[in-house]
Amino acid sequence: MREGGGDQVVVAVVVLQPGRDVAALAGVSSRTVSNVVNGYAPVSEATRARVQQAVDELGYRPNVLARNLAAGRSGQIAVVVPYLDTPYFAELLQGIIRAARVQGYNVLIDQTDGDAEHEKLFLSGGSQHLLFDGVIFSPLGLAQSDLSERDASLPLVVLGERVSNGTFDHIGIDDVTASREATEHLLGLGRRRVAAIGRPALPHRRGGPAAHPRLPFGPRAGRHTRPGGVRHLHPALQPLRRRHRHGPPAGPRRTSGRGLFFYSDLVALGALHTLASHGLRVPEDVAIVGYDDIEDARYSNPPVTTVSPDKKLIAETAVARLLKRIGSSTPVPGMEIRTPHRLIPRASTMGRQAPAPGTTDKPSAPGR
Amino acid sequence: MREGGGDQVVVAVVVLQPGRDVAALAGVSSRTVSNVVNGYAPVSEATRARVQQAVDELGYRPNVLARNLAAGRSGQIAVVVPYLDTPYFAELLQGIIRAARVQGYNVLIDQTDGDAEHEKLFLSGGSQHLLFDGVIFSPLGLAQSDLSERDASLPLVVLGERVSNGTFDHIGIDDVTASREATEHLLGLGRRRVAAIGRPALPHRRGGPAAHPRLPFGPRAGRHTRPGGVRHLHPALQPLRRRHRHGPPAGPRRTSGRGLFFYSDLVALGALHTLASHGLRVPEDVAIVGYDDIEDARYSNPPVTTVSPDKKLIAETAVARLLKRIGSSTPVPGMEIRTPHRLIPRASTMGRQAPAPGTTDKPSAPGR
DNA sequence: TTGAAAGCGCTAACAG
DNA sequence: CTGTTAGCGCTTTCAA
Repeated sequence: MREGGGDQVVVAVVVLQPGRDVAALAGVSSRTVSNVVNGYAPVSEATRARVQQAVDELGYRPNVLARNLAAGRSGQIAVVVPYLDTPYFAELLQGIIRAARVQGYNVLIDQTDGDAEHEKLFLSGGSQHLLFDGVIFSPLGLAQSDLSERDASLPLVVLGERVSNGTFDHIGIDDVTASREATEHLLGLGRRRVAAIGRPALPHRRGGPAAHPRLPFGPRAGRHTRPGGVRHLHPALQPLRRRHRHGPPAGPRRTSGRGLFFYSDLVALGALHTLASHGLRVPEDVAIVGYDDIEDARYSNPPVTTVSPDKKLIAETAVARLLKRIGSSTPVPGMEIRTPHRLIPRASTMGRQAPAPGTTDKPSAPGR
Repeated sequence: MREGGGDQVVVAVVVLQPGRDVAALAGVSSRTVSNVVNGYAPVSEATRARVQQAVDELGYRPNVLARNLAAGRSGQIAVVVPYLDTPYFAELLQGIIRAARVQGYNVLIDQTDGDAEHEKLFLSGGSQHLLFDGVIFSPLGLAQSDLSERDASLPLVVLGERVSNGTFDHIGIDDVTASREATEHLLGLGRRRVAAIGRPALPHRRGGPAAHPRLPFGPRAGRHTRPGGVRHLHPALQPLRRRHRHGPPAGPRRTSGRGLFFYSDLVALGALHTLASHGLRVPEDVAIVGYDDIEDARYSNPPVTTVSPDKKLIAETAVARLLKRIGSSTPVPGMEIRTPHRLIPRASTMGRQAPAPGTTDKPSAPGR
């Protein structure tokens, strides 16, 4: 096949500058390649096809790092939560990641353990300057005042119990109303002595006890955990036992008419466990209401009546608002956004008459 | 103070090229600034101090995007799991993020929903070429064969049930042994009829039934969820009821001597819920063993005996191995890594004699 | 030990 | 509609 012993030309395609190679192969400039790859408008169908073919042929994939530098944006958002292994945050995160991906954004996760210093880092964009274009932030240790001293140029959406100062959006359910509904549910079922455990400050100040003079608020539970529910149930058990302190010292106690509202399903589940080990029946002896509507509380024994926020909506709203901020060249005024919630009655307050999960109880997030 | 009405020099520090400004202020080149900021060796103590002062003065923070492009690495790793709201993955993720942060790496999260196509994307580095330096991957939908056809240049660590093909590391517990221990635990407690539910293939083939001829493997549970436990318990309930099918049709049934091993705590918890709603007692009527040692299973009613992998160790090992791969210029041979596990007996098999969590039961991850 | 300068690969003015 | 070109801000080779 070879003619003579002559020259043999070996064509080695060395990909040094991928973008340029594609441009060369397609016979266009790198500018046009960029336009095609990014789907920008002004490219004729003919050139687009030619460039696309060159892209496929060379297996060209644009270098995201270079793109980020040139564009001055990272295409990433950070989500900062206190604890990842808390079901509420895990479920929220799932929604955020889905929503962000749809918009072409990647999600960086960080976990602060509720440490105020760690949380503060993010208000200034962290040491990772420009690594993310915005932050969805669920503070725990941080004071409200810290939120005011932040670098306002970093797009921010705050989740949870804080309040916007006008430089960021805040999204959450109306927890005062929710707390009241929870205690009213208990009172409405005829429970005469009702305690709220986990976050006394808020309902205490804003319309809790006024409406329910019999509501002795329990200790703040700190981080909301199952072990926390075990630990913090003891103070709550005191009033439950008061009427019986002269009764028989051993054996299961009858303490009907009591109700406990926990500001977290997780704490409620810990409490459930403790109550069971003390031989107290739920709801016969003590009725229980939780908060968050995590899946665990749907399948516990008994299932726990709970305040259910629309987590999917919170996640989607948070992403939408953050991207709006990121995309806007002028400062977007901070909004206070209230998302809906509802009280889901289950066996922990209703007894057997409550529908069992897996039969008629619809999950609040249909996709799961 | 001013002499005459003469010139007044207004010095406006316009930060156009941050790095250069620092260099100018410190009277050095940008090269030296880079060395100081990155802690590279050859800088005299005097210049280092001078540069550092300039950095502080100007509030200089290097642009991560530019650094990434120049350095050709992103300083990020991706963690790809099927579901974020599954407690096992949430707990694992927490460990991975902590370990990665210590090494200066950020963590990108993605969730595949177990979709094989979505999972495959990551084996080729995804559309996000160069956005992450390596991947920790927990496949679900993907076949073992797909793992062999991947782009071997992307550093990869696989978690779970797959096997390494030599181009990546695989980390997991010895699930054959663990499954055997779980069923032996049940048999050792005198349970005569034992069923395993959730992942029949593996123990079936490799030493399961051979050792325990009475072990009828149940259906594969698909995604491991609590609702799954509810759904898939029905087939398992058939043999449980067989002996009683001529008995009284209503009321709680006595079915002592039965044991169920679930290849996931989550499924076990769903099953627990169903058993309770059927009036079956655990462990008196049915003993339950789960898998994963998620926190829920420590606080359920009753707490669930489970196979406990060392999740913290898995997370740390995964990060360590991945960074080793990322840092190595030559290909690192793929390793099969077995991490330890242990069976934790709880009330779901032991009854009241088992220690209750929150009293003597130590959490397997002390930091939580 | 430090300076000068050449990229990293892409984006986006600014022409044409 | 498309080509030319100047950066994005840092790292790093090569000299000094």
